[in-house]
Amino acid sequence: MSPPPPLRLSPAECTCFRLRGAARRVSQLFSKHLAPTGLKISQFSLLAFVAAEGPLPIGKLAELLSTDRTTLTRNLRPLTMQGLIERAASGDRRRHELVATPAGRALFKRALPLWSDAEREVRTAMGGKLTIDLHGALDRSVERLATL
Amino acid sequence: MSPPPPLRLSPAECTCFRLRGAARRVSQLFSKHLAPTGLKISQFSLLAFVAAEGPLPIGKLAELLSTDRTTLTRNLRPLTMQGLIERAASGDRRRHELVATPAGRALFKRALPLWSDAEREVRTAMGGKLTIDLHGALDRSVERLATL
DNA sequence: CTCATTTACGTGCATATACACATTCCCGCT
DNA sequence: AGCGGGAATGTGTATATGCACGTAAATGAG
Repeated sequence: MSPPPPLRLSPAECTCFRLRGAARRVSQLFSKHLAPTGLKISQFSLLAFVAAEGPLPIGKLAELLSTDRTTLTRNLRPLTMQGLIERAASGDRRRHELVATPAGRALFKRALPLWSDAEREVRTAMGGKLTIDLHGALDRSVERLATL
Repeated sequence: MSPPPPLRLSPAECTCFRLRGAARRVSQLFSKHLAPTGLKISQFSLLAFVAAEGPLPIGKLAELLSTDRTTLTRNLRPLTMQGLIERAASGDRRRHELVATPAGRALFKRALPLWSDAEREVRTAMGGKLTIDLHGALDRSVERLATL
């Protein structure tokens, strides 16, 4: 293991900068596809997890999404306001189980093909190899950085 | 070129979801390192570009950062408020050239080693190969998606 | 049972992000 | 000169993000 090489101190070389830029661009693409449903990509992710993973408390959802718990509290607001997600009581009176309402599940079903279109468009533009490479690199990176 | 394979319709497979998650996590890491300067990573990027690329109008900066122009308008506010960046007049009265103030350049110099620490920590955790892979995949992806 | 601790949350504050729309100004044409 | 289109930017509105701090409820030690 050689010592870390001296960094070329150009902010354009910043890992964080690249990640953020890519995330912004791709987020816009997905949100554009989802526009007919009124959902942004972040809201779609949320709805998808709640609809798929059944009733689950905010804390668990935050882990699944690797989002700050308090961020989630607010991101849920537009969805609960629209009656797509509800908060049910649980045995523990501190917890609120999140569940998708029928309207929420219906909207999710309507949004799914649009998400699929977006994902397909992105993958087609990138090509199979790059898609695999990108996903692999992202997954491994997140794994390696988990302990920091 | 085979036709796009049927997507496994799990939102966890979403390219956008992965990118956003990774970007969030890495952003937090960098911002933590930069905390002693009071800068977040986004502000550091901004300051770095303005300090390095000399006086430049908002529109150009938006291109460099692949950020929405109007986002930049507001992101600049905390920095101008702190006297780190100034808006100078230009020949064209519509444009405002952004320049780093002496205080801005000084703070940037102070922040640079902290950014370097963060970048080194991330690269060390990921290892050389993964770092190269991730950067390569991100760069190529952004390039391929540029036309969409 | 009582109380300190831990757990699961929400809130205040500040920033980041982008779309639709409005504004101001330059430039070329008549 | 005047005007009309395009260029550079700001604003209104809405959402996304996370830290510091506060609250209420479960839990375990005594």
